[in-house]
Amino acid sequence: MTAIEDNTRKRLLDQAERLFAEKGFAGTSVREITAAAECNVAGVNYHFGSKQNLYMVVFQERWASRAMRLQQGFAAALAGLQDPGLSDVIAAMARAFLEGPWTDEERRNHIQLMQRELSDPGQALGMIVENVMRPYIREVKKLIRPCLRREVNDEQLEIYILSMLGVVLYFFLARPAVTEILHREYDQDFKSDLVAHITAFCLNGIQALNQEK
Amino acid sequence: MTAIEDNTRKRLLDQAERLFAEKGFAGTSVREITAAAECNVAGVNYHFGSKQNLYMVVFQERWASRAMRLQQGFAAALAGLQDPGLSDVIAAMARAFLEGPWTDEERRNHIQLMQRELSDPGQALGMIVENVMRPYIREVKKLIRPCLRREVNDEQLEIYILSMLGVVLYFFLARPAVTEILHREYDQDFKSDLVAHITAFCLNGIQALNQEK
DNA sequence: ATCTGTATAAAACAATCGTTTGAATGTCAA
DNA sequence: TTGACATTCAAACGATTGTTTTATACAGAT
Repeated sequence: MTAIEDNTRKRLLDQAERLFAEKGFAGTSVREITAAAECNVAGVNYHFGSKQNLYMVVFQERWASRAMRLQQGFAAALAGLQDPGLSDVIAAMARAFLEGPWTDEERRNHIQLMQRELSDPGQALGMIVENVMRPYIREVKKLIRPCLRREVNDEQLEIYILSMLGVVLYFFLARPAVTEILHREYDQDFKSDLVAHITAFCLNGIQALNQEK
Repeated sequence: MTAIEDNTRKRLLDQAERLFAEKGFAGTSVREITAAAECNVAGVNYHFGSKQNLYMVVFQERWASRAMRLQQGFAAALAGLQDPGLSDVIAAMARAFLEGPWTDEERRNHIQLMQRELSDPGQALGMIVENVMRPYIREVKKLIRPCLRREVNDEQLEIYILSMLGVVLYFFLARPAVTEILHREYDQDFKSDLVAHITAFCLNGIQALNQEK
């Protein structure tokens, strides 16, 4: 296979990513993927060895690189400011997830893939935690540490960062339910409302760290 | 079948609930359920008609009643106070989920079942939203409305309640990842830390509603 | 033109899926 | 004891699962 012309492999990755995100690993059949990619059933095993390995390649070649882009977007949003405050960091967090330069589908796929692996740990969880989440948390920690009392310890801070992440991810995860409860689609309007809400909620939330307990 | 003696049906429900929660609908096979319940494969179809229907019965007979108990626990915690403040309501919310009179496994099953239905809508989502989430949100709304500025509209308030729910549920959903990141098991110690954290975080978070935008 | 290696396709593989069948149970009433 | 009913069982159903095999098509090099 040369880089450009082998588009069967690419189509398989495209459709596998979409279907794994939408329906999970167990909920997606190889024939469903190959039908969507318009190629033969054997394609999966020829190009990826097995369904399980295709799943891993989706994370390695697609998910990981997007996670890196996301983190870069987050860092870039803060690069201009020489002394970013809490609200800057949190707004950048929310925007990186909700307003990055991606299509809506790309965003959903990304978060749902992560989501599924977080709750049903498979082979990819280790990579997600060690290569993406931990470095990300470390960076956020470094950024907001100067805004907090010195008494705040690392674990407290980490739990708060996980909570903020939780709020963001949850509005993706529970999207069908949220839509039905609020009677609002996830259009541009609602998403900017969400960014504003999440920023306000988390910004106030994390201030709890600056109050004595 | 009479109420008491028919324990094949009960065992099937027990194991189905556990396995559906742990591995999802697609990830669980009928033979896995019947093996765990120590009965014949035909038991599922005899007692419940189909695998799909067994899934629904799990929600109707198990999940729904537990959701009701959870809501009662929440209401009971506030019944004593004649004028509950924001912190009372939020603490009661967190405790109802994290410290109810359930086993740890029961709690996990409950939240994971809900979780899966929220992100992969099946036939049970409608019931969850209409019979449980919407009434619950309505009640919380009524409770904390007196603590807020009059300008706050219903939708704003609903989004905030969803966010608080999100934080609570997320610490269950991402439990494997949280454990690995923080190096802490979900023991009694950690759970009371979590209740304290969630209460503080959400309490401060919702105060954003009382600030002018 | 022939050889070589890669990529796709059709067909079949054994295994497992959810479900159904029909016989073997046990129970209680007549 | 007989008959009726509910429950459980072993066995098999056809369909679908992930994977493998075999054959075909096509590229570039010799």
